[in-house]
Amino acid sequence: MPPPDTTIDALLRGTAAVYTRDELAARLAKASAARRPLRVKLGLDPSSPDIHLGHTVVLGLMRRFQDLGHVAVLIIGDYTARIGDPTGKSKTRPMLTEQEIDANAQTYLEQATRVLDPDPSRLEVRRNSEWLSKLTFADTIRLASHMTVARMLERDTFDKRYKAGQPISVHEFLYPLMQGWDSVCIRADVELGGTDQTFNNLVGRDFQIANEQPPQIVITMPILRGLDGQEKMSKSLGNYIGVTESADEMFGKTMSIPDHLMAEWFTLCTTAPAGEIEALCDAQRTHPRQAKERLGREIVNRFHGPEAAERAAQEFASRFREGNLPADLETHRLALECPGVLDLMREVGFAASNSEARRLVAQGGVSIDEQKISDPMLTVPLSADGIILRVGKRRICRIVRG
RNA sequence: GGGUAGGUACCGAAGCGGUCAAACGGGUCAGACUGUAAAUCUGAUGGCUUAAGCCUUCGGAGGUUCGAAUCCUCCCCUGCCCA
Repeated sequence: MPPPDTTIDALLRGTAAVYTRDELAARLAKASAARRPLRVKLGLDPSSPDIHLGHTVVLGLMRRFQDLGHVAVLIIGDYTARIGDPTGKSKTRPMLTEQEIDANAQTYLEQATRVLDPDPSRLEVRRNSEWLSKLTFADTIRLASHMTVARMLERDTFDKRYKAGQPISVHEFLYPLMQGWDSVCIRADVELGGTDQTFNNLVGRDFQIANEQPPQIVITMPILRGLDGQEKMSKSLGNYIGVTESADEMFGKTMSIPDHLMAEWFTLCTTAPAGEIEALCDAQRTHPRQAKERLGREIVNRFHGPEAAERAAQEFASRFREGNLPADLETHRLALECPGVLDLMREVGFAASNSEARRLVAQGGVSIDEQKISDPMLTVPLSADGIILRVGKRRICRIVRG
């Protein structure tokens, strides 16, 4: 019995491209007939230890495969991380040491299972050093012979860098080869990735064919744009929401995205049906603030549960709409009697230097006990009750003598 | 190996002997407004003291000069062209 189309549609929700859908349908049908789960590959580059919402887009698709009974094969690219994936980079990435990679891989796994089903029968975790470290130089040359320079340069990230006159090191060309070899070694049926991985993933197909394996089906997901609404979400750009962040942070950051980004986030980060998303993102039918609030709740709910989502939404409204103090006000103890405002700001980390602190005061961004201050030389008597120091909208804390 | 163009603050990019802490854009931060940490507008954006002042920055190391990001020498890194 081939799986009905509706199953495949649900599975492919939000995907950017499938190479090819017919092959996928056939492979799914064959798997179910043979009662053999598909091996679904996803490679992760542990060059940065934290998983953010952008990663969860593809992880979510992987989870849907798991839920249908297939096996997620997560490849920690510990070996490839020594090279650095050139994808989307204007510069060659730095290589990592083994210790860094190990630590990152560990964290990665912990965080990935916040989306993936950790059941060992549904999740297989491998490191590609397992097979890549055994390749001889001769093997490597043989692999390289399957690829041509022209195809390599077609790849848009190389193409752009090349045309822009930016450096490309030869070792970066090896990255797609290694990744393709991964697919052969784990006998992948399907490989998932962001659209920026299309080239790498398709190399896997070629290598598998060359090694007399059925070629993997490649499914790509759109790249999630980050908080700025322009660039792809990434740690290095700082426009991300990490899966381990607090409920309040997740909610607040979501509220800060530009309105035009909502539809994309609803589609890629929540399970809301398409019709509903359309209604939510139509300003005529739904107030944008309400839509965004809903988005924030959905996201927090996914990682912290419904109670936390509710709390975060309320806390946000209380703090930023009504201007109240945060529920859990951070308290700093200082062993000073009568410090100046500037010192206070530096002590609690609200300003990096005296000049910066002075600037903030001059700009009217600083208040003590909700009283805006204008004199940078002001001294503040500290008592046991302490004072409330506020800088801008978001930085606020209590300071007591102690 | 030869030729040639470059390396400037968080990023991009001007400046090419003093008026340069260094234009401009982005980012970030603050303020106003608001629908929110949206959008828009305004301002700030090396450090120390704030009045004037002082100190550290323009790939690295030396040098010329009263004075250099700007000139010279050597070195390191990168693009392009030729071989």
